[in-house]
Amino acid sequence: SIGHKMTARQRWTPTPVQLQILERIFDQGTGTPSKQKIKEITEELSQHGEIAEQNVYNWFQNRRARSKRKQQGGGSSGNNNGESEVETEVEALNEKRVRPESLLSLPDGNNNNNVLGTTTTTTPRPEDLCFQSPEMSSDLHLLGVLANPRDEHLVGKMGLSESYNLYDHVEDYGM
Amino acid sequence: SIGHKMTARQRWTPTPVQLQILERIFDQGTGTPSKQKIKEITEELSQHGEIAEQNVYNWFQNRRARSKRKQQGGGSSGNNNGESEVETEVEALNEKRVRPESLLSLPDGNNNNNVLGTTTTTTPRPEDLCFQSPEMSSDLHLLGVLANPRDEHLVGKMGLSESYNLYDHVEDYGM
DNA sequence: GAAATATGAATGAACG
DNA sequence: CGTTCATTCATATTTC
Repeated sequence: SIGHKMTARQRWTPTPVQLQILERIFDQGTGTPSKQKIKEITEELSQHGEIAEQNVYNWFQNRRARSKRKQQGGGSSGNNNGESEVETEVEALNEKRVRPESLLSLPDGNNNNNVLGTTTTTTPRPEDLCFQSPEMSSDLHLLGVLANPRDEHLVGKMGLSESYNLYDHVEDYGM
Repeated sequence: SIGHKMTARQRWTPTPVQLQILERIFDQGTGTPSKQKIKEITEELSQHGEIAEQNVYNWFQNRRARSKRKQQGGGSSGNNNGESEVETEVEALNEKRVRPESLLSLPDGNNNNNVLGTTTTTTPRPEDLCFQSPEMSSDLHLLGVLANPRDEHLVGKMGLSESYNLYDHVEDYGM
């Protein structure tokens, strides 16, 4: 029986880089990585933040499970109609909580293509462990240099492309 | 003087009618309805306002989770009655880390990027340039500035010490 | 209007 | 694996 949690408080949160790598691997068609693969991935990701194989495994499981379908299509969570308020405004270009990775939009050349190739003397750096902020699906980028989601007051309303759907992240709600 | 955008609703808010129906169903049902049930409920609720299955699902999840969080230090034993009553509930003991504007306005930030340190002479990894936003309201860092009395749990997280196991039952997560 | 609170939503982890 | 739980984040709402 498992049923034992550690001090169970801290939930692993992927750093932007980790997420990026994970997404990439996921996209590469390599569905569920083998245990060996996981090990390697974990190793690589370790260089960008604290992580364990279990985290990687869970991530892939969740990703796959939740990447089923979007059965939505009808405005999902939007404005409540029925009462007052008829602001059919489509300007709600709130960026969710996008991680400013697009900043360093460098080619995949020396970026991090080989997930398991870098066997240098890289030490896990806690600096990579910055804030946490989940989400950011595969199809999300192209937002300028955004700071933190909460910084909206700060950045105000920069010229974001308002063409992206606010509710396109509505995948399967995991049931 | 920044930040003055009007709020555009982006999150679904149940209409009174919807809420009533939901509450009713919640009270009779055993908790989380199945996918099929959700569909039906959504269908029903759709007549009283814009809604999506995802919303219904979330609602039930939240409802359940929250009703299972009454008081934790009242001396009462497992008084786990979760019915219809979540009004004046003090959802949590965790503080709401408010974000003072002064914090947000940090232009350079004394706590800024010291991410450097190690100059990888061989493999420069731009991804490590994970700069941190002036805000970083997350659960890590910014111990001094944000120093809230409740930030006790903020400093620990998962960083350098591994006195704890991320998972204790993990040996073979089954592949 | 800012702070506090209520609550919808995202997601890592766990269970069967 | 599919589903459910728990935790946390973001935002709508209420209060002062």
